[in-house]
Parts: sequence; structure tokens; C-alpha cells
Amino acid sequence: MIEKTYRPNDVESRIYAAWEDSGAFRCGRRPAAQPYTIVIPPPNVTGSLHMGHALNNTLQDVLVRWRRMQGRDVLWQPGTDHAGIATQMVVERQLAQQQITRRALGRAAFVERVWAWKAESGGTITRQLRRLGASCDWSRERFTLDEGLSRAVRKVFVELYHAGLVYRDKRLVNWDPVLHTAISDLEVDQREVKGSLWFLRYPIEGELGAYIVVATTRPETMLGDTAVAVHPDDERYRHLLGKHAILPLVGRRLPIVGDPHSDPEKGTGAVKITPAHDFNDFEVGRRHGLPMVNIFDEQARLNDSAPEAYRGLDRFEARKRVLADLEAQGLLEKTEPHVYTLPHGDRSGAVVEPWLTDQWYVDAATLAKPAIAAVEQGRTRIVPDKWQGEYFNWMRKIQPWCVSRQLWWGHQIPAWYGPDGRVFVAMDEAEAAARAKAHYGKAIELRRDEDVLDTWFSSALWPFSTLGWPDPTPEVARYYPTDVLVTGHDIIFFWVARMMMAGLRFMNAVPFRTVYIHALVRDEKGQKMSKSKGNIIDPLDLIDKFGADALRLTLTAMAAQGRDIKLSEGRVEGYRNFVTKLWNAARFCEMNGCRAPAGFDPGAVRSSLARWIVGEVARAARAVDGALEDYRFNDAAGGLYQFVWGTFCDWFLELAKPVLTGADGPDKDEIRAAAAWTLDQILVLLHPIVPFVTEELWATLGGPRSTMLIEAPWPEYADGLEDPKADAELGWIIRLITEIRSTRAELNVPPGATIPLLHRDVGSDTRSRLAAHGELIGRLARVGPIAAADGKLPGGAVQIVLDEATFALPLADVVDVAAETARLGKQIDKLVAEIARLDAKLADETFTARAPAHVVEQQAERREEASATRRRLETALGRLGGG
RNA sequence: GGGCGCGUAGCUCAGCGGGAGAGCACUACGUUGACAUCGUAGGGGUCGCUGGUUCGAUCCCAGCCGCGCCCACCA
Repeated sequence: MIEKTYRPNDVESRIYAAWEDSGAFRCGRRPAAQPYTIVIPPPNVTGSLHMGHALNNTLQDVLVRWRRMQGRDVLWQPGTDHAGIATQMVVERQLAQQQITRRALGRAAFVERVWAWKAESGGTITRQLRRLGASCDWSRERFTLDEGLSRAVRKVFVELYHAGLVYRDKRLVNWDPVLHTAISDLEVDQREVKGSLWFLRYPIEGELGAYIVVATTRPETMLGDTAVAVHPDDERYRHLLGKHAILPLVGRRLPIVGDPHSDPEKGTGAVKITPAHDFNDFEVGRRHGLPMVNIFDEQARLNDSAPEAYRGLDRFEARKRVLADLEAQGLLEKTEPHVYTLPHGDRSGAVVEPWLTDQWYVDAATLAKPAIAAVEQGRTRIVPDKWQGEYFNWMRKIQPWCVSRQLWWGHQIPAWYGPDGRVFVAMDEAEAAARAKAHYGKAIELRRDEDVLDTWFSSALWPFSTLGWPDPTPEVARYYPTDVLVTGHDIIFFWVARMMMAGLRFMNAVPFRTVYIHALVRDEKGQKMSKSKGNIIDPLDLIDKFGADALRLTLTAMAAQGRDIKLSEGRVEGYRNFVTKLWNAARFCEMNGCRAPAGFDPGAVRSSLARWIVGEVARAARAVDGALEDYRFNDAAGGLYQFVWGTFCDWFLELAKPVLTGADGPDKDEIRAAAAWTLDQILVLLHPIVPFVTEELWATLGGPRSTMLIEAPWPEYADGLEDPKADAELGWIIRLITEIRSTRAELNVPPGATIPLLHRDVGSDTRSRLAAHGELIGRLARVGPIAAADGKLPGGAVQIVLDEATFALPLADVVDVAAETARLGKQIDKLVAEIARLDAKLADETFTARAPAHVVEQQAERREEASATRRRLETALGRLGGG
């Protein structure tokens, strides 16, 4: 028996456990089948499920369940990411509450603490994915710091190093002064800030009272200036080229150099050059052989290269001091308000400081070439294709990738240094030692590089490292390349591009045949959800409130290509109602004894109603398949929603009611069987999107089922099922009923009266068709007089007699004459205008000459229809006026 | 500064060269025999603005206005 109401929270965990216990999620159980592989974008171990995860994993689960039902050998490879910076920060914060710092603890103890934390809390996100219904093969769960994956990381690093594609270099990096680590360009956010532009006077050497004025947004960096640059063609400064300025507060002689970097339009046209703390200035410095004076320590406090008065000051403190001192000396010419962008670390939020350090780099430009070619040649397709452009743009001007991080949590770089600084890159310490011995001619103590790798370095290997690479496992052979990667556009560069590079380099094949880029989930105002804005909608709250299916259906239905999703709770509620509707439809079927008989042949049904719904099922199924093939998730969900509610419930079940409540017999048996069969097909088709409720109904309704729904076969329908004749007949009935309903004002007659149906234009054809279906429609009717309200005309049931069939239709109608008159009048006006428009069109010679014939015909038909409707309305209006 | 995208019903959005659509919200009426509701009907839109192409433009093109995102080293 189906319960009166569906309580998702009571059944979801039970059903999920049954799925998982049955082994249905596991790959490899259909050795003969074609594999279908998706690797999950590994969420951070520190994470908990947010709306982006919910969308991302719902879409993957829809695909995976659909393919599994189609009989493919599905692997949905799950796992989590160690998320270097994020995780380290979480644990550090926790330590801070106990007044412990990471450094006080020491590296080994700290890393141990992180592992302990992971053991305790790292399972949160995967538990939450289960609540969502994600059918990952959990037996294969991986973690980016697993031993196997770490070996893959080391191997990749070592091989790239020996190929010259990983190297150590001293250049400016984005330094995060709070986290004390370098970060890559991608981890820097440009944020607009309101600040000032200060104009500083640098005295010209040997020319008393002469200045060159430079403008800057960061006056404290002047302490590290080593030149002033002007444009070589700038007339204003030509006389100063080759001379020197004296750096105030420091006293350093600064050459005044000509360099095209200097833009005569900006500032004063003369720019201070700080090669150690500005990416442009760094280049200028290289061109002119300028010294690089690093004035900051790792916390961006002034170091000993600054004059004594400023040493130890924070950079913003130093700014105030420098400005005050310059002003005191009359060297601050003016200050203007200025809005500009400043780089911020995406994790710490601190203003990033360009800083000169030694770091490890990956030669991304070389690795990018095959990755670009793969997409150009269509070996990997990016959907929707607009993202292909973004991918190309970025890949074609890709910069060296800084992969070393001054953190403790992560893959420690497999590089060892000898006493003379010579580096030995190797898979492990023993190998490094052996190399060192060969090099130095004796065993020697080595020091391991302290740094760890950027998290994304290990993520780049995810599609093959999770399958067991570098070991030649059967999984690598069978499941690589993966079929599709489902992800948001925010990590195309961070992740997708790098997986492409790594996959092509080490597997010699693209990591995925298709990349499906979905929208981001925003709040109902279209703003990014963030903790600081407090506008986060927690998917788990929604699951508690409406059930996982409602959330999944909402996200699937809203996953249209090309637009971000603005999610509101009301939306989820609406889709929850759909789940309820489905539940009740199933209940109705059960109550009416609708059982799918064994061996039901949808092609063999006789009645129009049954033939029609069978065809509609086939049509809906094809639409779902087509939509999912093209990653039009919204069309798949929307089509099913429409089919279940609008076609199956509103029409089929309503039309079936008279039969189901009528006398027993073959007609009734057939409708019962067709209803049960259709419901079964609905459960199957809906299962990938709303797995829980469909599985529950499948089990309850079932009779004997050989499998759970999750493993039921996806339907394929024979071509003949869509019967044009049945379509026409049912289509006609539906239109007829709709028309009777909508023209109830015209039929406003006393209860029990007998009138000819559609007193106008009922031709013989119509009459015969009505006769054929009379009984069905006749039973559909319910009779009952309606009480009249005060001041209104009484409505009532209308009996319609036509040929041998008798109809009684409920006319619920209590009609407000004035309102109705006004309404009809308005509609007539509209129609008159429409008819005039169509008349004009048909009279237009250019139109009739140039437009395709079918269009002309169409217009003529429309004109006829419109004037018929107008006549009808006028009749109704006359009747109302008369009454 | 460059690039991309978006402005369609009160809200959230589909559609995209030939009669303006859905869901939610709203109004009216009806529903205690599948429906935490549901059903039927209804109101509401110069499809951002201005030009152009076309027999015909919400749809194609150009410009403008507004919004958002991405990229960028600009003082």
C-alpha cells in the first residue's frame, strides 16, 4: 500500500543504503558493456555541501543513472581534495583557539594534526553527497594525498623536471603576506579599491630646486626605487634623460631612463621604478640593468634595506610615515583621490605583494600546445561552446605556472639539495641520495625542499591518478579517457585546462571527450552566495524541508545552458509539489487496481485512449534521451514535468476515471494495464532526476520486480507506438472538452437543459467522431446543479444530447454579467483588430507574392478562425445582454 | 582597457524570422473519494531604446542605454 503522504526524510536514507548495499554503484559488473566514466570534481575535504556542489553532483548523477539504466558499465569515480591552503587554514584556526601556532608545533606534528582532523571531519562532504543521492562508486573513493596519488604526483613532477618542463626560477611572485606563501596568478583576485594618487617630488641631482614629479598609489615602495622612467619621446623630460634624481628619505641616486613602459598620458608621464615590487618595474629593471632592492620581509614589513627609521614597520604604517616625512620636506606635491584595482589573495583576502623569490615553475606554454590542439580538433568538446573561446584565450597566452607553496599541508616537492645548492629531483630520498653520490663521488647529506605543490598540481592528474596510474591497472585501460567532465566555469583554468595538459602529456590521450560547463548557483537576487554576504542557501536545509528529489529536480530544471541559476526556496517548493503529484498519481493508480500485467505489450492496446498514451510515453522518452544527449538538462526535466502533470495526470487519468469507476470488463482491464504500464515508464524516465521517490514507488507498486529501479532497463520504444490516428482522436476530444469549458458563458443555461453541443458548425464528420467516443466522454461527465450566488445568474450542469450519446458537463458557473460583458467586449475588440491586421496582410500584394504559400494559407486560416471566434463571442454577448 | 554574456508577464526564466510562452505570485469560481492541496478560467507584456536588412523582426545586423561576469601590469 502506498502511504497517504510521501515523507522523503523517512525513506531516503533507507533507499540509499539499499542501493549502496546492493552494489549498484559499483563499476565493473558488466564486463561486456561499454564503459561510461565520470570523475567527480573532488570537493575539498574541509568542505561541506554547498549549492554549487548540489548542482554539480546532481547533474553528474542524472547522467550516471541514465547511462547505468541504459546498460553501460558506469564508473563515477569519487574522492576528495586535500586543498592545501584551505585545509591548513582550518586546522590553524582550530589551533589558534588553543593558543597554539603552527610553527610552535613544528611541521611533522602539524601535519599529523591535519591528518587527525581529516580522519575526524573529512567525511562530512561525502556523507552529504550521499544524502543528495549521488551514486558514486564509493568503494573506489580516493584522496589527493593518498599514497597512490602521491606517487603519481611525484612521478609527474620528476618526469616534467627531466624533460625541462619543471624548473626553478627567481622572479617576482604574488606573495601572500598573511599566509606567507607564493600563490599563482589564478589565485589572485583583482579588487577595486578607493585610494589616493600621491605626487612625489624627486630632486634632480646637481640642479638645486629642480624636481621630477612622479605619481604613485603606493608611496611606501619608493624606499625600493632604483630609477625613474620617462617615455623616450616625451619632450617634457628629454632634457633629463641620462641625469639622476635623488631618492628622498633614502638618498639613493636614481638614473632617469627612457622606457616605453612610461605612458606620457598617465600621471605625470614620469614613473618611479621599483623592480623588486612591481611586475612592470621588474621588466623595466631588467631592460636597464637596474638593481633590485627588496624592502619587505615575508610579512610585508620593511626590512633592513630600508632606512633605519622605517625598519620593522608594516607596509601601511610605513606609507603614513613616508608621506608625513615627504610632506615635512615639501616633497609631496599633491594628493588626488584615485580608484584602482589591487591584487588580493583569494584565500586570505590580503593585498598581495609582488616579491622576489625562488620558486618552482611549470612550463605551461609548452604543455598547453597539445591541449589547445585537442579542443581545436574536437577530440574534446566543450559544451556550451562559448566556453571554448575562453579556454583558447587563456591557453594561448598562458604564463609559467608557479607550483611551489610555502605551506606544510600538501605534496612536498621531491627535490633535495646538496651542500652547494645543487638540486636532485627524484621519486624518493634513496634515489636522490644515489644520484648525489654519483655526482659528488661519495654519500652526502641532502636537505629536502621544504615547499609543497599547489593543490591543483595533484588535481590535474585526477582523471588517471584515481584509476591507479602510474601502475598499469585494468581500470586505467578500461575507464580512461573519461566520457564527460561536469563542472562550473569558475574552474576552467584552475582545473580543466591543467587536466588537459597533464592527461595529454602522461596518458597520450585527452582526459575527457566532453566537458560540460554548467552555470553557477546564485541567490535569488543573482548575487554570488558567500558567507560574508550571509545569503547562503544551504542545500541540506532544503533537503530536510522538501526532500532530496525536490532539490534535484529544481536544479536540473533550472540548469539551462548559458545562464546562472538564481535559486529561491519557492522554486524548490514548486518542484516538491510535483513529487507530491507523482506520489498521488501512483496512489490513484494503485487504488484503482492498476497493475502492469506480465508481458504487457504497449503495441497491442486497442482503445484510443490507451493507444494515445502509449504514443505519448514514447514521445516523451525520446525527448528525454535527446535532451540528455545534448546536456539540455532543463529540457529533460521540463519535458517530464509537463508529461507527467499535464499529459498523464490532467488528461489520461481524468479521461480514464469514467472507465475505471465503471463496469468491469475488457475495456477497464486495458485502461488499468495501460495506466500501470505508463506509470512504470514514468518511474523509469524520472529516476535519474528524482531517484528516491521513484525507487520507493517502484518497490511499493511493483508486484514482483527482478531489480531495483536503479538497475531497471532504460526503455526503447518501437517506432509504431506513436499512432497518428489515436493522436488525432484524443487531440480532438481534448480540444472539445477545453472548448466546452472555456465557452461556458455561452452555455449558460438552466440546469438539466438539453442543448445541442456547439450549436454552430458541428459537421457530420464531427458528429461521427463524437459518436465513436461518446461513451467515453459521457462517462467523464459529472452532473450536479450549482447553487447560485446572490446577484448573479445561476449556472448549472448542462446536458448535451448528440446522436445516441448523452453528455452532462459541470458548468460551475456563476457568472457576473457586467464583468463578463466587459470581458467579452474587450476580446471582441481585440479580435476585430486582429482580423483587420490579417485582412490587410492578405490584401498586401507584396506579401502574397513574396511570402511562402503555406504562410499565406496560414494567415487566411487564422483570419477565418478569428472571425468565427468573434461571431461566437458576439452571440454570447447578445445572450448575456438579453438575460 | 580587452573579451563574453544578459535585458521577454509582478518574480524566476524558456523561446528565437511568420499567430508572445512556462512555473510561481495574483483574481474569480469550484473542489472533504489520487493530490501537504488540486482543478477550471482570467487579468497582466509597444519581448531595454533607436535605426537598418526583410513581404514580415522579440528573433538577424549596427549603434545606444542599463546590468553582470571573465581577463589585464598600469603610475
